Amino acid sequence: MNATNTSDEILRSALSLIIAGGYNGFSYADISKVVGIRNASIHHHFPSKADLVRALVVRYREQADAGIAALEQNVPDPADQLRAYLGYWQACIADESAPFCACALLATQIPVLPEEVVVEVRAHFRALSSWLTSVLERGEAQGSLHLAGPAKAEAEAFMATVHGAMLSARAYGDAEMFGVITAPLLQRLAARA
Amino acid sequence: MNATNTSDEILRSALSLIIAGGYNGFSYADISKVVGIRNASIHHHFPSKADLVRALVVRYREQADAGIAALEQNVPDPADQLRAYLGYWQACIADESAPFCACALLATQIPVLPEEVVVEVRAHFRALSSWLTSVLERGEAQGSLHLAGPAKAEAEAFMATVHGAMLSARAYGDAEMFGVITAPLLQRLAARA
DNA sequence: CGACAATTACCTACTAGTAGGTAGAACATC
DNA sequence: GATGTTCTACCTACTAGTAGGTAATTGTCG
Repeated sequence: MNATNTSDEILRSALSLIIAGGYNGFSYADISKVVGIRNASIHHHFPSKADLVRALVVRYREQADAGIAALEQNVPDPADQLRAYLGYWQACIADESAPFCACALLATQIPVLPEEVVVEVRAHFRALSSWLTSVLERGEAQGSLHLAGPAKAEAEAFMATVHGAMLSARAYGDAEMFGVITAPLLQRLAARA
Repeated sequence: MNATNTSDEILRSALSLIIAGGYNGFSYADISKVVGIRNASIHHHFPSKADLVRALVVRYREQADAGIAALEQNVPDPADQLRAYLGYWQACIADESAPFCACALLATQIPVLPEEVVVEVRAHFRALSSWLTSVLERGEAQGSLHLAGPAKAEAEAFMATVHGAMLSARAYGDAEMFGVITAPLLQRLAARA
C-alpha cells in the first residue's frame, strides 16, 4: 500500500462522509477509522481540513469533467446526453453509492465553509451549468430539443431541478423520487414540432 | 425579559445559524453569544441539541402552515398563490433575512441528523408538497393552470426546483438566480388554451 | 556496487480549544 | 416560600492540529 493509495483512501472516505453530512458532519477520527491509520497521519497527506476538502473537491471536479468528456465522445445526441446524465445520478441514488452531489451538499453550507473550498464548489456549478447550456444550445440548433427560453436560463433550471430532486429523494427516503421529478424535464425538452 | 422571550430568542438565533450551516454548523456557544446568556442556560430551555432543533423545526412548520393558511385566505387565484409563494422566498433571499429553507438545509444532512429531527423535516416536505398539489389541482380544475402530468408529480417538481433555486442562488452568491430559475415555472404552468 | 543522505509514510504522545451536558447555588417574582 | 430562570463551576468526550521520533524507501555519488 503506497502513498498514493492512502491519500486516495482518505479522499474517498472523506467524500462519502461529506455526502452524508457535509463539511462539519465528519471529523479526522471518522476518516482514520475507515482508512485504518491514525488521526495524525492524515495531516501528513493534508495539512488542514480545508486542504483535505479542497483537494477532494478538485478531484471530484476532475472526475466530473472526465465523465462529461466521455459523454461528449460516446453519446452524440444532446437529448441522449441529458438522459445519460440523469441516468447516472438515478443509479448513484438507487444503489446508495453516492446519493448526493458532493458539491451541491457543500454549497448548502457555503456560509460556514473555508473560502478555498467555496471557490472550488462555485467552479463546479459554473462548469456544470456551462456544459448543460452547450448541450441545450446544440439540441436546439439540431431541432431535437425545444427551449422555452434562453439556453443559459434553461440550463440553470435543469441543474437546480436535479439538485432539488436529490434533496427530495433524501428527504422522503425514496430513490424513485429523483426519477419522478427529473423524467418530465426530458419530456418537456423533447421537441414538439 | 421573561422565559418565553428567551426561549424564543434561542430558537430564532438557532434558526438563523441552521440556515447558515445546518445541524453541525453551530454550537451552543454560538447561540449564547447572540442571545446573551450562558451556554448552560440553554439547557434549561432545551435539554439537548436534538430537542432544540426539533422544537425549532416544529415552530418553523407551524409558521409555514400559518403562512399557507393566510395565502389560502387572502389570495384566491391558484396561480397568484404560487406567485406569492415564490415572491416570499425571493424577498427572503434578496434581503438575506432567511436565504434558505431551514427544512431543506436540514434535509441535506438527514444521514447525520437525530431521528426526531428527521421526522419533523420529512413532515414539512410532505405538508408543502401536499399544499402545492392542491393548488395545482385547483388551478387545473379552474382552467387557470395547465399541467403536463399528474398534479402530485408537478408539485414535487415545483418544490424541488424551488429548493434547487435556493441552492444555486447560494452557490453563485447571486440572489437574482432564484428568480431566473423559478420565474419560468409559473410561465410554464400558465394555461395556453 | 556500497555508503549515505534525503524523502516518504506513519507512528505515539501531546496540545489548546470546543462540543454537548450536568450539579447545585443564587436570584427573582409571584 | 415556592417556582422558574439564570448563574458559576465543572465534567467528559472530542476537535483539529503539533512535536518529535521510527522505519522503510528512494536518490545520488564515489
